[in-house]
Amino acid sequence: MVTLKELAKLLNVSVSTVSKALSDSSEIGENTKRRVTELANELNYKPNRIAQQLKTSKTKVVGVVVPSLMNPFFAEVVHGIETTLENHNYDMMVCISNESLEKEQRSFDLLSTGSVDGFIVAVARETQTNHSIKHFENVGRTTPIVMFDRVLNDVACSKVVVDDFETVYQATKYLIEEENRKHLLLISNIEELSVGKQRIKGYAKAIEEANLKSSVLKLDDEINPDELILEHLKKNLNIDAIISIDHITGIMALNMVKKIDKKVPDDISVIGFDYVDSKFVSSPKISVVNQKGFKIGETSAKLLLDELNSKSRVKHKTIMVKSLLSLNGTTQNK
Amino acid sequence: MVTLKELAKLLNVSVSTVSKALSDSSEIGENTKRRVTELANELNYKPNRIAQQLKTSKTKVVGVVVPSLMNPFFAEVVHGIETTLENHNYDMMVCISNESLEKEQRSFDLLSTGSVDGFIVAVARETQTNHSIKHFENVGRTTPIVMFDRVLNDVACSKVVVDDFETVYQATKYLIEEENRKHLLLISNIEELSVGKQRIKGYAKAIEEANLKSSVLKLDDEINPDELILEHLKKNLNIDAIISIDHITGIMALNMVKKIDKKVPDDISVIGFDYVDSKFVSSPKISVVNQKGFKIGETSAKLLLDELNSKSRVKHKTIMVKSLLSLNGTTQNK
DNA sequence: TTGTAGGCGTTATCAT
DNA sequence: ATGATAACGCCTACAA
Repeated sequence: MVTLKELAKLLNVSVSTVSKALSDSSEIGENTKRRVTELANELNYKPNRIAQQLKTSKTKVVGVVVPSLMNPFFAEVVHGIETTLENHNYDMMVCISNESLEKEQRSFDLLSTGSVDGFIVAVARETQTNHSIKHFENVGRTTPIVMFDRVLNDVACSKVVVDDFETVYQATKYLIEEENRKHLLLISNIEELSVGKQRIKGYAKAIEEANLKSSVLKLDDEINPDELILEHLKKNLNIDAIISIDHITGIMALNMVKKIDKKVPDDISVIGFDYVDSKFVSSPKISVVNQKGFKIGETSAKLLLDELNSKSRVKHKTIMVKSLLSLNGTTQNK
Repeated sequence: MVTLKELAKLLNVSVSTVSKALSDSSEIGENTKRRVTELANELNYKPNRIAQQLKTSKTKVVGVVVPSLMNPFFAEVVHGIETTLENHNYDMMVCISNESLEKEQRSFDLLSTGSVDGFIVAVARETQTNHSIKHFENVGRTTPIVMFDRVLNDVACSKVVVDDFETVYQATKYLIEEENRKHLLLISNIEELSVGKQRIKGYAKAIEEANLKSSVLKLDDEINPDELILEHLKKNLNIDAIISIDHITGIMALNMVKKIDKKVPDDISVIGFDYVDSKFVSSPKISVVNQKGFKIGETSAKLLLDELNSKSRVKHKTIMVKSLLSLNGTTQNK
């Protein structure tokens, strides 16, 4: 590994001269600067980040902890984060909590020990159901944290959330008013998550306003969610609309609707949440609520960078990213 | 940040005593050890990884560089890597090359400077078409690299590949022999990648053996691949099978087949590559070739860990992971 | 059994 | 304009 010391020896100058020359300090003569930079390039010198970090106690790395990368929403958010950090010369370390509290804690332990300057996190399912917030509080004392999507209200930190309530409220209202649906079923496998609760509330409000009957099918932790959906559909043949509030059950519903010989969207409307690029979803086109993962990642990263780069303690912000409602092909930005 | 120094001061012993006590050195008396560990726990002392790294020049971090996380195959591989590293107490830093040579180089630059002990990489598209390998060679001199899926033959390092040739050969043969297909179209948007070439060869061999006519539709860099597919289908109405060798065009083909009023799989068989969990793909069920991303990630990580933990220079290995062929619902492990 | 000293590569301060 | 020195936090001979 080429070090400042080596360069110094080869050039017969001191280490500090080399260091200053490379950082283009005004104290160093043009001549020396040229000699130094030339040799540095030639030998392909790269400053040792670890030593730099030790010295400055800044790592220029952001820790990202997400429940899973197999969920396309999170993959998209991470992509948004990455792009933003890249533009500001930061790196990221991604850790996967796998929805487990313990792995989330370990990730924070690991990363918080000098490895990263700040965190961006979507809270694991288990963490959210257990209300375990100690690891966030400990770390948060010294290191900025930004939470997105899966958010813990009791933790004092910046947050980026989706307007879950409003989005599902609007979508439900649309089905009722524009498509004249009367028997709307909501299905979900994220009932116990903060986002899930908000979304269900949005549904409930629209239903109530229209004086209809609420009907919610919760599929958390079920082994065979599709079976349950099918059963439910068979028992309730009057259902004319299905609203899925996660990224999976909507697709399942689509398949099950076909099994009972009904047509989408003629007999039953189906709305799903954020399943990959709708271009790649097989027809019949499911209506999709796009959570704009990229935007959320971007926003989270910017928020964190702000906190990192302002010396004065910034006040924590909560930013709401508006969802993009895409119903029946028409994309309407609210 | 709690440091050894602080602990030492509070306990009125020297820094080295504390250090040794915490690493359970035999040189330190039981009494002192207890006092030290108790205080350390109380103050929640965590060794500063950065300082450790500076000293040992080991980071216990693996750099993972992938073209994208929005491709579910890569997401799955990363998941496999993560799980394996986790079990061996390693961390990972994921960087996204975005299929760009320049970003890939930058990622390697960044990470290779003291941040990681080794690399796992799937080569960016641009890198593979340009045959740019200098950044791999430079890094490879001092740091082990494992390539997976997208592989560069000219780079001397360990590799994990899929049996692309064999898989597509078998799939094509299946369509010909079991489903009596005569006009098999292969579509691809990864024609210029190593994996794409292998897959096309597998197709070609099966076609040749059956004395059929080869028909390949290349969609690299096309703006409207689905349009092209549709056009091609309209012009060649005798096509009775479509083999997509990437994770996107298969779905597109499905949609386009419907537009020309044919039925899958009655009129036309469709086989795609590795599109997420097939459970979640809308019917009609597309036959899917599962690349077993998790296994590939696992294998890559193990290979790298082997190299990292053996002092003697290990010889580079190339491991082939067999694909799982899943045709018409029946999953057949070859 | 414990402590001292030196060094990993860098940067910042102070002296020349 | 350049150089010497100390310090970041940790580890480890070696000395006491």
